[in-house]
Amino acid sequence: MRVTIRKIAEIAKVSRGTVDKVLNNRPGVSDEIRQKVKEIAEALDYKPNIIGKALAYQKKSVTIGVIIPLEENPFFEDIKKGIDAAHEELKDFGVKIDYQITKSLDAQEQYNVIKHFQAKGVSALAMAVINHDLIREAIDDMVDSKIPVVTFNTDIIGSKRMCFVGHDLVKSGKVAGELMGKLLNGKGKVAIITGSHNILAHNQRIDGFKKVMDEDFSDIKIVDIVENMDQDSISFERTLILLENIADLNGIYITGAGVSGACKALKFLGKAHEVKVISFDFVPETVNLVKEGIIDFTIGQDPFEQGYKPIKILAEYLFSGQYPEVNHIQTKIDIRVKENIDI
Amino acid sequence: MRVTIRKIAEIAKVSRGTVDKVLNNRPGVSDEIRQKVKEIAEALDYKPNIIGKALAYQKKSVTIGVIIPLEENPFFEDIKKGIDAAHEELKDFGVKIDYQITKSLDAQEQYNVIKHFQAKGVSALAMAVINHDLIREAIDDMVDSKIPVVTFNTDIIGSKRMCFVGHDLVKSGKVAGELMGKLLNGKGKVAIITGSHNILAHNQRIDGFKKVMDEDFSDIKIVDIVENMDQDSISFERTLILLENIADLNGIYITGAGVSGACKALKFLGKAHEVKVISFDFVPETVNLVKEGIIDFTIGQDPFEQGYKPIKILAEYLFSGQYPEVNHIQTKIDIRVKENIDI
DNA sequence: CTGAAAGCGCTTACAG
DNA sequence: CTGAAAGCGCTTACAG
Repeated sequence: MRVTIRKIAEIAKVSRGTVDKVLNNRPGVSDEIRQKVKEIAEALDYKPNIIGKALAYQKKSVTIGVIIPLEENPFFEDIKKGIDAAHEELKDFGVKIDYQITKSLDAQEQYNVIKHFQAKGVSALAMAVINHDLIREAIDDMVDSKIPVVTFNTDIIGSKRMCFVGHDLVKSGKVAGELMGKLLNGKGKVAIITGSHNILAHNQRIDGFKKVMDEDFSDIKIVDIVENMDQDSISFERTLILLENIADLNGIYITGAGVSGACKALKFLGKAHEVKVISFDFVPETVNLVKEGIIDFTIGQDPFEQGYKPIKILAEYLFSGQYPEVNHIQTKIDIRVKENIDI
Repeated sequence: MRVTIRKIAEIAKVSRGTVDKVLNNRPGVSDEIRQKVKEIAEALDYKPNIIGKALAYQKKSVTIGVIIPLEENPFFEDIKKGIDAAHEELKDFGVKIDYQITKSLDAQEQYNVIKHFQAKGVSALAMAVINHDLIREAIDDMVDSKIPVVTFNTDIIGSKRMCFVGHDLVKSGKVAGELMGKLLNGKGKVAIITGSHNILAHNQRIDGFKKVMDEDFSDIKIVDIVENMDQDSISFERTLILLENIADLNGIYITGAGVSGACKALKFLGKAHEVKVISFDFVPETVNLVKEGIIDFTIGQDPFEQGYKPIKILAEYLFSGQYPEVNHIQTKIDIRVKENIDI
């Protein structure tokens, strides 16, 4: 049998309540007894039984606030599945989830939601964060008042958040670069279609890609970088122009959204299959284009895990005070082709 | 608050013990009361609280037997990590793991281990199974005596096992085929190096590969299929001969072990990088060869999950009688290249 | 500062 | 067949 609080109490000749106070650093115990109990627990290698804790905690209940932007974004559906799965596992531990979906990517709106949660008194917060000073301050304020915050999908630099769950974006750009190199057998002309030069994630994906091209595929030239503002209509137009200007283009690397717009341009000019395409994520249009063989590779970031893990980490902390081992938990760089897109 | 056994007892005007008997189909309750309690539970949508159950179960303890072949196989290290992770999560529920490592791939030995577990009285069994009649009978016998069995990594057909956790091997062969097609840009000569024509897994990986070649890459010819008996020395020799016979070979597809032997032959003849290579799994030699750029793609089968999931499924069943939703849980077909081999 | 008691939801001998 | 009581490991008012 494992060591229990009862056994420690017997040995120390105090009550179980007293042992509990010591082990959880609660006040109201003399230093002498505190010391003694600690030593015994140490010597016996006491580990609290989480089931016992959980049952006692049922009287309370713990709410984790979740902030997700833009309801319509299908990418966040998978994140939500991960959150719901974690919630299901933790339900019997009295964990509740309070979703707040922001309508914009506006820092002020996200700030207001954080403050709303703070006023309401959630026990912890998980959020796809906007990298803005206002938000950084709000997060630090939460953390200072003992409410842990975990970010997922997008991170905020220099804040007191507990950890971040998401891609190493530079690395995923490198993977894209390597795949492009293999597709072109090391030579040819490639264009990059990016969402916006103002979006950190897109720039990091470009940086990684370029790095691999420089180091490993010096015969592949990056001939153009086009912004599509993550919009299919703009993406279509500009890809069209791109393809007309550079008739012998061999590959297109798309860092963000607007994937189907770009592919439409390829189809329109009869260059689908001929020009290789690499994209990110698994939105339905992208999945279909992979199935059609127009997109060669799409690189996923394990959105399920990005939802699942933050909730588990926060629950672990709330129940046993344990911090995650690293402060950036990297989700898989998940390469998909036609034959494994559905698994 | 959720509905508890206590609330049902109050409403039905019986004791909590009686409610417990009814809800768990234990004997010793009159039909009349049984009926009444069931109706109330139904009406209130009662769901047992797993924490309460778990705490009560602490008095007992549940042992899950695990059978893994061949200790030295590094592939099983990752499976073991998955098992250990699941065990860690379930420890406080009183779950214990009893490992038995078989020294051979002999059906008789595995049979003896199953019988050993049966005599010892484990509560459930997870195993990487040998597809043999003797084993099938032993498994069915276990299941008939209410001991659930989950298979992982390799399956046994037509048995009463609860479910299988592992790759769809034909599908993973298809993925390999698609990748080879992309590497060769749809044309060239490819050879297959397989472990043995007697191993079902290898044959299925060949079938999937061939199917994709036939359907999508008719300009790629499969020029030879070589057996290496999963051994590096044989693999080296026969790959050498292969490369000498077919001077303009463009790609090698390796279905099983002996990967480093084959690559050694490529290096020896100065054909590394020139001839494309696709392999399976992440044994250390393979990982290094991917990093060197000699293997272009290696396809993983998520060994961690193959260990983790069976234990979770069995625990779920033991604690709440729930069966998994499907009887083949497919693990990821996990494509790796140099840049994401370490994640 | 310290301890005795009640309670979280469920199970299990045991007495009637 | 049925119920009262004790117990799983931990926490929390409350009394002293």
